[in-house]
Amino acid sequence: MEEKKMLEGKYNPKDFEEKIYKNWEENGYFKPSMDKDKKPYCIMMPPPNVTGKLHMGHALDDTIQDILIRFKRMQGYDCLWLPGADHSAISTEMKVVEKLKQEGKTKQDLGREKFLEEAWDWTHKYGGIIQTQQRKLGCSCDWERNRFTLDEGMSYAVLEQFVSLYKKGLIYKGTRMVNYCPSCKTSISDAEVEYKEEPSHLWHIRYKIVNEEGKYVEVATTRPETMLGDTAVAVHPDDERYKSIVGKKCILPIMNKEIPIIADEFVEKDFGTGCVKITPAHDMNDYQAGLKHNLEIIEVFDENNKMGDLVPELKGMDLLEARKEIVKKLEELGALVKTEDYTHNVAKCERCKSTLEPKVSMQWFVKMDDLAKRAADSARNNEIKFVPKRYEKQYYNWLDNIQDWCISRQLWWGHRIPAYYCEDCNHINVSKTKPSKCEKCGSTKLNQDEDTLDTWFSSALWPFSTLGWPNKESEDYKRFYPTSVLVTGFDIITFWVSRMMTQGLEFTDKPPFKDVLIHGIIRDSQGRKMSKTLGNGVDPLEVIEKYGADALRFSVLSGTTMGNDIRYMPEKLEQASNFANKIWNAAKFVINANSSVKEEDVKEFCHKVYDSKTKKYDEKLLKIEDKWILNKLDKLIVKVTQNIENYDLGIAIDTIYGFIRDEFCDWYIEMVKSRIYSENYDDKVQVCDILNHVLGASLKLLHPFMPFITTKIYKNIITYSDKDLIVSDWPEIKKEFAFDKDEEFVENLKEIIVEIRNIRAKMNVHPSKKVDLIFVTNKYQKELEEAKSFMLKLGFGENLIIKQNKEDVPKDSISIIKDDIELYMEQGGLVDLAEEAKRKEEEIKKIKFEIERAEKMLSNPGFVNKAPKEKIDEEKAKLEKYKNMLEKLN
RNA sequence: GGUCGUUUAGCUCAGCUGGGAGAGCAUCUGCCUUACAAGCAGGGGGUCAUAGGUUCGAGCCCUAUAACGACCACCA
Repeated sequence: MEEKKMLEGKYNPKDFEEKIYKNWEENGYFKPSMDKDKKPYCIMMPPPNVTGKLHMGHALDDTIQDILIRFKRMQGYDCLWLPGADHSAISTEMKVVEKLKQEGKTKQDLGREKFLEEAWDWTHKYGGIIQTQQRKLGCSCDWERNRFTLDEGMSYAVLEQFVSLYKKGLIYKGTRMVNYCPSCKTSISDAEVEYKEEPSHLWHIRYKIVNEEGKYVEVATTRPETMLGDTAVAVHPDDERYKSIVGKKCILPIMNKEIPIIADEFVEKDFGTGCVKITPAHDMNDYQAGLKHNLEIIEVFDENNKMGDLVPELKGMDLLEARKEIVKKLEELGALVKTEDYTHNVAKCERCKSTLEPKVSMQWFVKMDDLAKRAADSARNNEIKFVPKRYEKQYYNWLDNIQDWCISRQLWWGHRIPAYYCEDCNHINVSKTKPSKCEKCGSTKLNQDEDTLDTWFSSALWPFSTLGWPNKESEDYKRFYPTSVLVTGFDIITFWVSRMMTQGLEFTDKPPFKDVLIHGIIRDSQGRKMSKTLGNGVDPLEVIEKYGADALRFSVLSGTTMGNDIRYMPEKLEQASNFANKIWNAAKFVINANSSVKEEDVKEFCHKVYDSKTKKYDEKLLKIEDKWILNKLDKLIVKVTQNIENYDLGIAIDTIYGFIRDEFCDWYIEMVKSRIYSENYDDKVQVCDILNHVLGASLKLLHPFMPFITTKIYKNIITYSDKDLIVSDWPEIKKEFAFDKDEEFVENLKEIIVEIRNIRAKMNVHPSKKVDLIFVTNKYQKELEEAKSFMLKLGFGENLIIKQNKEDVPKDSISIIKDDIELYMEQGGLVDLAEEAKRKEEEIKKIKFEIERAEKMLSNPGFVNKAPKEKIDEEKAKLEKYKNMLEKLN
């Protein structure tokens, strides 16, 4: 630690941010103490992609978490913020596949084992970048507890989870229509599907009805190429037009096959012709209908997404080409009635954007009904709280309409499904380790399932697998589970939050967190989503490089509300860095002031002004402006604490901003300058103490938001230099405010000062020119006497005269009346009388308006009867005050 | 189609359980005042989307409408 308490030069975050972070980490401040006397507080960082880079979304998410952790840590909680990374199955696998492709290889060439080696190499090469970046942001997470979803412990947790669910009958293997991405070559969960509107056509095709010469049923389709696999035509049971043909058969053109006409409620009478062709192999609804009506499933395409061999001449053809061919054929057959233009939603792969193909296949599923119900009930019983509350609807909406969760992926990078098939009897052995023999027939010929598990299957365990689960006796698990709050964006409430809830309740009988804090996304300056394709993303690292981490953190929270989107505005960074600079300079002032007194004197004195045992200020020692700022500070502490506890972080930081700038810098420091430059040593010591106290407390309040600059300055404040800010105590919260009256007086005085400044500006008087001021007051005589020094310093009087009664006030002086203070200022003929009369008139008009308003309210029976008593008293007091002022002005 | 959100100063947004419209930026005026020109002091600028309703009183509560946005579902 530096010997001399000094801040030098200009605010330059690059000079100290890195050093400070290193110091925090070396001192082990991020690690929980496991001290039993402290209450635990824990946040699990949503694990980013292991090979990902920090983007603005992370910056926001991490900043919020860091604020909460730092706040609670200062409040004396034993805090754990556990970081980590997700293996991100598809996204990582695709990157590796892409890399291999550039080397002219495919993953099949390499084989599973070699491919996984490549993937691990990739992970080691690009993994950890984000952690370095999170450090730059100032994240105070416990890096020693860093976890990765594919590490040993977490993989074991996944085995436990799978086997346990399987044994309970909650995991099953089944045939199901899933979205299949022909490019990623894997099934995709519903949540990973994006729909995109695309212009297309609606082809109307007629199928001849059997034994009804000249009668047809006309269907409309957007995918004529799938017609080869039609196994029925469906109409709505109540559709009068078609009632007569239900139960009959029609002939599928080209295939020349008889298929039944069935009735089902899912058909929309008003869409198209009201008749729909049923292709169970290639459409979600049709598949359902097929199951219901026991229809044959005929696949039209092969596994490579080319035409199969239903029609030999089309075999191997690309789907879009086949479509043309089929339409041509239908036309020739006279089966094509018409072609309409039509835009419809096409399912796309979220990752690679290629068109998805619904496909019937064998997949593993988790039975969700009971799990989902329990998760929803838990929230309905207020076991968890969503902030903002409105997002719980999204959560319920998902859980109440849940479908079984397809957890198998045809990928290699991930947790391989612990299912072993017996070659001899086909029995499925599910076990954490490879069984030596089949549990049914005893055969040793066992082959493990080739598929891996959905990424979210392991992430769903994140809140407890990171703490050592399934070992429920692990110290971390016992101490920190359930966690305190989950901070995440609204986009993964369904993917992740609800799944963590289902798994948490299933395996630990507890919701994995108490609060769910949902924030919005960061958009670009035009309000567009930041995306790679648009190239409008902002790199947080560049921002930190230019403005510093503190400025970035400030800018993503100032003026925002939880849950609403945030627009990235570069100007906000200017504001943030100007603010940091302001604090820097204010601190420089305070530290310089301290250099003119002896350090021991300040240290000794600081116990005099505020007695921490009796929790009282020594009023006799304090000057009026001291009481004012201390009162303001005490109120600020209460407000900021409440705001953070309510997760109103935007309000909290703006409140601190306002205090430091408007109250502390612009007024208090200006007010006490005369005392700093005076010869009264004892008073100097006192001012220094209060400056230190107010600055120190402000820095504490600000520390969770802007940890670097606050730490840097805090070390250099005499009374606070012994302990690092990050582990210092949160400012004391007072229940009562000792100096409300003094605060009110100074507020009045401030208004008067502003008024004087304005008048002098109109008079074109240079601020350095002194004018005599005469005050008349009964109520605030003592306070005014105390305020004399800073009134003089602020430049408003060569002489400052305080009187109890109006005497010797020059006739043409300018009068200003505020509450119980009257002020007269010699104008010396500088302002023209008409102007002054106008000002006075306006003043009177304003007061009269106020009186009128108050009177109106007080004579309003509704108000008097129904309004709360405090409001009425307030109005009465106002009326009194303004009447008084009016009297004095006349 | 369903659900939810947004609409407040030129721009980006705050505004807690209903009780005199706010911040930052931009703009204008005056200041290089010994912490700070990355600054200081001040000014201008708003029928709080529209129309009704509840209330003594509505930016805030209720209903409807419009525009924009998000999410869910997806109709072939």
